[in-house]
Amino acid sequence: MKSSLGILGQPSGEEVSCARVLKVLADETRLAVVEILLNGPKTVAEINETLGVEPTLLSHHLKALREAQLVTREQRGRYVRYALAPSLLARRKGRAIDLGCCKLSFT
Amino acid sequence: MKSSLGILGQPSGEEVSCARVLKVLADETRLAVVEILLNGPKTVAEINETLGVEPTLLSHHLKALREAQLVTREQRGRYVRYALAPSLLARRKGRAIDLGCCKLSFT
DNA sequence: GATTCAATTGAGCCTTCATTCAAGTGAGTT
DNA sequence: AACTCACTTGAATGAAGGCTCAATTGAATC
Repeated sequence: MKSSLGILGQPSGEEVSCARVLKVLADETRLAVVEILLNGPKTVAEINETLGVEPTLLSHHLKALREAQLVTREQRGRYVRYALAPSLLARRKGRAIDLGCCKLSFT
Repeated sequence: MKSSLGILGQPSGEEVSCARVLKVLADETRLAVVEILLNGPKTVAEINETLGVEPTLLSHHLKALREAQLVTREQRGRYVRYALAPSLLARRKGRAIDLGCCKLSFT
């Protein structure tokens, strides 16, 4: 059997550092995306109703979150729907997300 | 009277974002320093017994933590002693540090 | 199949950041 | 006062990151 994957989708043998996850979350826009997705899956346009940034820029940030295994992407017809990653949802506690090393709370 | 200072030493009028604090903590070395200081105040050399990095580099990281108001510096004879900032210690819970938006736990 | 809408990609630019090196400070020692 | 120890600072370099623009994909609609 393959080794289980950590929160960043890397072999759990390697240390998945807290710092690496924090780096991805240490950005206003990306943190806001995570907060928005706490309310459930959203399309990119829906996410951007709150953020109001360049769609291109948002896409780049979503890619970073995706690569960090923090969100999932699902094509829904002509729209694309993003959601918090299952591993995050499993550890979710109300409006807080438990990353193991770090528990984020949103107000 | 001067306005009170937030966790990053900035006027509390301005929003002190979670992302800005996370940016400072999103670094292996700086995160390790915070973890080490959970065991109490230490001199730079003592901190570096664990880390083993270029003293100059450590000093730069300590400066970043200082400027983020996460640690305090105190001259002790020819040594310099660092400690977690009072605001952090006040919100400390065991081996976890509550930053408001984010609660860091160390194992 | 051409068009439109939704989102993504890649290149380029500029800024920020981590690291190193050389030089400087501050405090105790001789 | 000169010397050493502990640490800091500033400048320089290279790497990483955020942002924008132009071009592209993917899916529905005409």
